[in-house]
This record gives sequence, structure tokens and C-alpha cells, in this order.
Amino acid sequence: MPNMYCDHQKEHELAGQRAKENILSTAEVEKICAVFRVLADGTRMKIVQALLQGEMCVYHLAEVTDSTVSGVSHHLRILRDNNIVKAKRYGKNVEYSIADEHIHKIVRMGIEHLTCERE
Amino acid sequence: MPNMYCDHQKEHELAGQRAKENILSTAEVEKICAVFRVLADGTRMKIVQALLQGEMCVYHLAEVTDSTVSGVSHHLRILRDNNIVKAKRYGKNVEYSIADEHIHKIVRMGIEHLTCERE
DNA sequence: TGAACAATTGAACAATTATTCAAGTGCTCA
DNA sequence: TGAGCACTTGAATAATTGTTCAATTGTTCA
Repeated sequence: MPNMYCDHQKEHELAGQRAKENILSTAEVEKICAVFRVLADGTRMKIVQALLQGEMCVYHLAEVTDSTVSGVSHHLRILRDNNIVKAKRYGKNVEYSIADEHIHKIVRMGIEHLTCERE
Repeated sequence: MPNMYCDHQKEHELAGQRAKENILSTAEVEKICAVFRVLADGTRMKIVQALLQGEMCVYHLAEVTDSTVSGVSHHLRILRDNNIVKAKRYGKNVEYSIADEHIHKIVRMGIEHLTCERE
């Protein structure tokens, strides 16, 4: 009797092809991953969470995240390049804020996933 | 006249402290990041997208993602350890499926963020 | 102008992570 | 039982990524 659940020899060409057609392209997948990759760092996540409470300058962000101004600045560049935060200069300071409405949602999803996890 | 936007000498202790109190702990932030870190890889994202269409065995997932069975298996372990997919054995095969309702939502958020980006 | 502060950048190093390959386990069926 | 398939694992290598420090840019104000 053949394997009734997953007969590779006969079905994978069809099943594989079907799934391949419905899946996003490698380029599109890469772009989506990029957003998650940005949010996958602890310091950057803290920066985002701090900015969700209102705009803040680099010095304050370094305070809040327990890191250096230089380090935060590097992370802010990555966040800017990925349309997650935006910068506005006021005199000597640069005030950062959240660029995009659904960064709120994405981060909230992350928190929800956390709270409903059972170990 | 003092800097009216961000007078560090006088305000950062207060502003910094306030933000520090409202932000999640480092441990909590790390856990949230972990979810995003898992979704930040192209192969894993493809696996998740394939599984959003229905359960699938390792062989098929390797087909769909254009990678090796071994490579996919390593990624599936990471996905399992982070409660994103679950495994069920049927005879020789192991069928994988999405473990958690809001993986749908999280991935959809990622796609939305992508589509409303302007370059 | 120049001194002081805010932020950015680049380069070097350290740490993490993905991929590969070979060897292993678990299951089925002749 | 043992041959063959499905999958997993571990170790080694290659590639990416974060952090640090020193130097640089941009701004203000005396």
C-alpha cells in the first residue's frame, strides 16, 4: 500500500509547483524579511518602543536603551533606511519619531505572540 | 536663551527616567525580538508562507523554498522552538503546520508595511 | 570666528547566524 | 530482519551583523 499521506514520487511535482506559484517571489520575501530583521535587535526594539511614546533625541535614546550615542546612531540609520523612524532636526538636536502607522501594530503583534506563549 | 527643544543638562534625567520606566524590560524585549529574528530569514519566511496555505512535509518545503532538506530541517527546528510551527508525524513523514493564529497577522503586517513603502 | 555640544560616519573587531556535508535516528514494508 | 526512505543532528565553514573608538559634520552662541 502506498504512503497515503505524502507520496513524494508521484505528487511532489504537482504539490511543489502549486505552492511555488502561490508563494511570493524571492525579492518580495526578502523585502518583508528586511522589516523583521530590523526589529530583531534588542537595542533597536527598545528605540522603537521608546519612540512609540513620543519623539526623542539621540541622547535620550542612548539613555533609555543603556547604550552609546554612537551605537544608537548606527541603529537609527538602519531604522531610517527601512522607513521605520524619521528624523527632524531642531537646532543642534535631531528628534526621531515613528515613521509609519503600522509599526505600532507590528510591535503589538510581537507582544501578543509573547504573552500567549506557553512553555 | 536655552535650547527650547531638548535641553539635556536639565531635562534628560527626568525624560530618560520616565521613558525607562514605561519601556519593557530587557528580558521582555529580548523575547519579542526573538520572534522577529525567526521571521527575518528568507528561507524561514518562505516556509511560513508555504505553511499558511496548508500543512506540508519537509521534502515539499525544500522544493518550495529551493533549498536542501537538511537546511529546511534546521530552519524548522528554529521555527518549532519559537512556537511558530508545529510538527506531526504520519508514518515516515512529518507534516508541519502553523502553530499560532497570529503568525498570519504578523506576516500580513509585514506585507502591508512593504506595500505602503515609498522610495 | 571659535568653542562647545549633538549627531553621524568609517574602520576594525567580536559575536551570531546560515549553509553544507556526513553521519545518525525513526519508520515502513517486502 | 534489513533495505530504503524521511527526517534530524552536529560540526565546520562562510557570511552577516553588532559594537566600539576615533575622526568628522553640523549647529549654536558668546
